[in-house]
Amino acid sequence: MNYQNRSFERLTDVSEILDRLNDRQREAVVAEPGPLLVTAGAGSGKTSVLVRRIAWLIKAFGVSKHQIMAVTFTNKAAREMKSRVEDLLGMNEAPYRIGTFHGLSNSFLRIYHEAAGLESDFTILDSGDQKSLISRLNRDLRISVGEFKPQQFQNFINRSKSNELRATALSPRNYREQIFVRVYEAYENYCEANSLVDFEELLLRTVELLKRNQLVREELQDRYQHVLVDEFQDTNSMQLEWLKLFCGKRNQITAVGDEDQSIYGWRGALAENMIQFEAIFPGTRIVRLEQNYRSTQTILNAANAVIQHNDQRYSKELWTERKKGASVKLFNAYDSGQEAKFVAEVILSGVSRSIPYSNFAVLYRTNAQSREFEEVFGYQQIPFRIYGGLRFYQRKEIKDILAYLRLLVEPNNNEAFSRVVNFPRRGIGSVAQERIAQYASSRNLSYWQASSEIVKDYSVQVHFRAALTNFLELINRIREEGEHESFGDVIASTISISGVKQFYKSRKLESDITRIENLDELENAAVNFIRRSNCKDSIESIRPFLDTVALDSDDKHDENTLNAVQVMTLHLAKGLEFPVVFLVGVDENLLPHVLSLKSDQNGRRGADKDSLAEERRLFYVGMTRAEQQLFLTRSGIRMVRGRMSVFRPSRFLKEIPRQFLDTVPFNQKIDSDFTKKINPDDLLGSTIDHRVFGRGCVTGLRHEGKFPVLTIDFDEHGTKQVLWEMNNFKVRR
DNA sequence: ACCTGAAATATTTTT
DNA sequence: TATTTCAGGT
Repeated sequence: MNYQNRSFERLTDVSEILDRLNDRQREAVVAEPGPLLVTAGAGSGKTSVLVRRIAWLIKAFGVSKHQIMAVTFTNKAAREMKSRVEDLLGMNEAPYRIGTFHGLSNSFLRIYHEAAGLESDFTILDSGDQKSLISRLNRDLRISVGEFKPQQFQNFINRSKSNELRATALSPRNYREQIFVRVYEAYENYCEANSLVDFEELLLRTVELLKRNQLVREELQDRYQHVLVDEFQDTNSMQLEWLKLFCGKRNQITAVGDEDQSIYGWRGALAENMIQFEAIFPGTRIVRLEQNYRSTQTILNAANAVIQHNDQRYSKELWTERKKGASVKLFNAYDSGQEAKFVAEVILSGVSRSIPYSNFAVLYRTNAQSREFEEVFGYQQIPFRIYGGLRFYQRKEIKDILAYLRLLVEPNNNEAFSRVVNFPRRGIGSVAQERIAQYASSRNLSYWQASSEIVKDYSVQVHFRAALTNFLELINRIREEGEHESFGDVIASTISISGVKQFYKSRKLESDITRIENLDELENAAVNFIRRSNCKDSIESIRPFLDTVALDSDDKHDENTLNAVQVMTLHLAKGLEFPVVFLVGVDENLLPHVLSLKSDQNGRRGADKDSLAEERRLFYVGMTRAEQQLFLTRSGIRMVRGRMSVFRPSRFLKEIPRQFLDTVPFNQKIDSDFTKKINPDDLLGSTIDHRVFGRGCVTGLRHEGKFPVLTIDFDEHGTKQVLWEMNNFKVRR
């Protein structure tokens, strides 16, 4: 147990882990194993700390990489953490168990499926699947859509599950609750019978497994002696339970989070978990990271002032060694069109000074606000990329192909069967499908098995039999051909043989062109999957592929290389940073949003004060995304649901002290510091950070035609000639 | 099976 | 205003 000595022995090897860390960060990285809470303000290098702590545990404390589990919320964060640990320690030295709550739960449930009461090949339902399943069950239960919407049931079920409540544990007190519990029960039974597991279920099953099965619990607690969590403020009660169960009595947990960036309270996240951490894990050491490496002091001052209006937080104040910077700018537009035009103008004026489009971000509260910006940017030919909206793997055409794939390996999967049996149309309509279902349930067969029998039954209509035979043969044919094909080709032939591609080609709609592109993209994704994973390049990889796809809806990866203005909601912006940020729609009733100002009708959460505080945090998150310049814009008039409405300035604006905020006069072109071009000629002799090669010193400069070329001595990559690409450089103090 | 028009609905969404 | 969903007619 004497870690100190071991660390001393190895210290020389490992000192680079602590390179370029400030005192607080270092304190967190080297803290003795035990409960550690790092309250990490925006831009304070929390990921660095987490990554280096993992490295430190391994190198200094001699912990095996197999004994470490690191948990994140997004696959993106998990991937980043993994690759950064690998950068630090070398390929294959990173812990294997770095993943999301859901991804890790899934892995454990596959391993311990029997103890968890699951089939080994259970299918993961995404939220879309879940919703359509509930709708279907409601139809069977004769629940009228007028009275209750599927969405309500979905919320109810997920909320119950995340409170660790099964349907049997609920006792309805009135008619309304009776209906809800009945649907929940039916849903659970159906999932159980068909080996379906939704997102919440992944976590709940894991929690139940660890609670009930001592053997498994001890085995896992023994294996993962060190647990690390990112974005701890976003954990809900079940996720906390999950963590506690893995930690066991050892309590060697490192949690990193920022209660000021808790913006998912409406989904059950409990920022209180941060506050209660000490009480839950006795002997907690708390380290506060307050030095910010992202924004100017002015932006931080403004943001600090705003967030100070919230209580229930560890008081912390971000500071930076960076320069003061330009004041925060406020633009009061007459209407939302003008608001968008202002943003476009500022961007264009920046671009004319060779600032790349990708340095700008437009952040808003609601997706509906994107429209104006799309229009103006389109008109002004400003390249932009909107994040959010329907995810790649949620699109109909993609889900259809995935269902075909599933049917290839699991013919008895009724979900997949129903989805594709009549798409594209093959004359097996609702009547025919009803008949299959009847036949199946009366004989306790799957739809596939039922169909195989119906086909041989000569008392059944010829048309029906022929259509069904065709379908069965189609699936068999894809499977047979797939036996000798590469995985990519399996996907390709599924797309073509199924007739899905032909279907979209035959129609001449605008949207069908994108659909076909998406299908092609799916082929690429399949090829990439084989390259990135260590799965076989054959039809056998369908299962792991479907699993990955269900849990990792990540869109195309290296979009950030694209030179376009980044447009997204405040929620999606968390964790990102941009040189110039436009936080738009800073109006009362929009930010804070109306619906957060009064308690909502479902009785979900009535605490106005809590939700107002969350809106404020949202505003704070937006502000702290900005590195150099922050613009706040608002508009007196905007269209809401087809009606013109008048808007007053957001109350949050008053919370920004005057000296940090300047109002941009109407119709006056802004001309501020941020648009100053970083001139390559001024860089000679200075230290820079390169996006790819890291730190280096500029030792030479020459011009090749239009392009400046810098000679740079990199710390880790030797001397290189590098083309001046503004995007790739940051100047160090 | 497919089309059509009325009706309902519109905050945020890591998995 | 824009989009989706559903009932009802053909």
